[in-house]
Amino acid sequence: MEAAGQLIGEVGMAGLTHRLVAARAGVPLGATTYYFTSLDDLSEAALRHLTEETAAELDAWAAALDSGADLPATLAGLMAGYLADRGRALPETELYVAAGRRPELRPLARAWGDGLVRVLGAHAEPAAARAVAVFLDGVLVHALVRDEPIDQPALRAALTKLLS
Amino acid sequence: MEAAGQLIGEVGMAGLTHRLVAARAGVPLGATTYYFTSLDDLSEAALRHLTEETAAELDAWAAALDSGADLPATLAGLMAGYLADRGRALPETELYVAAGRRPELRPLARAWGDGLVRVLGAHAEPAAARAVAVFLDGVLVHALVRDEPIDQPALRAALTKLLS
DNA sequence: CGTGCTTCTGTACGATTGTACATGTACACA
DNA sequence: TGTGTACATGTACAATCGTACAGAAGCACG
Repeated sequence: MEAAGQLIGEVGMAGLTHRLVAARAGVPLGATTYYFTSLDDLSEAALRHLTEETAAELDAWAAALDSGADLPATLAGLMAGYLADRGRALPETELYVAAGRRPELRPLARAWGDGLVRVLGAHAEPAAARAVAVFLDGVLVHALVRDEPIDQPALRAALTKLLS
Repeated sequence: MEAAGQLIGEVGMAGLTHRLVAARAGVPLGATTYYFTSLDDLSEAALRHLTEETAAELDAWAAALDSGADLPATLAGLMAGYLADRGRALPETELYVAAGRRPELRPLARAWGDGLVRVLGAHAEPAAARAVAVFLDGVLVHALVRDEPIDQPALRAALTKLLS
């Protein structure tokens, strides 16, 4: 699962093969087909693994946001930190398109946004929290396509408006 | 190009093959390899074709927005109309992830957002226009993963804040 | 009516894929 | 120690892929 998760980031969901995963994990080819019925099973498990990692990160976000500091600024900083590593945005977006075509993946794809809305629930109206989550998804795909993500002041300004 | 564009929406960039495109277009297999050096060439041409279609739609948006009616409401209505057809969001997002991995596709992926910022330039500050474009990208991927897109009033409310 | 040339198409090939499965191995229990 | 059961692996196979390419077909021009 870990190997598959790494590889989804590197070669994408499309490039994921049993052999590639087996080689990365250092196990024989038979192992990947023994533990996972099909390649879809394998990719789903890998995506679930990635989702659990981001869920753990969400706890860190919650802690930072609950610290009481300026909400938009904190959020902008957290998001900038998240995007600092280009490799993060790619698998997340890959999950979105995969979920668009495979309904069984949708709960996974919703996890991040729903989790963020829950965390923000303590500090903002539900509608505003949802708008922020949606906006940050936009920031994610925006960063995918540009050399530089949105600058932090602009991020903070937009978040301030959405949370007002 | 048209056939390939359709197929990207149906089977995704990953499922695109020479044979599939040829069958859909009603041409022999050799034709796709004759006119396009490689499969990457073919997919790029198809994505460029799709981008040109959305560029044409952007003109309609510009007309609606220039009509002087309530900006956030008009924008929310246009976006809701765009998302009414589920098949539209998928290829667009597929382009985003493809561009994330293939830099030569990035100009294509930026076209929609940049175009929207240009159109909004007449009615809003540049920073606000950019924030709106980013937010609407978020709305796009959000719709990909839910059965129902964001409801129009919420959309209008968020856009109002971003444009204030 | 040739004839040279561009346009087009059917077929073939090597490579890679997902998956099945027979075989081997470890290990718990009697 | 013997043995059965669950675990693990190497190999094989059919299918599908991108691409190359020989040759057919159309066509302008002398």
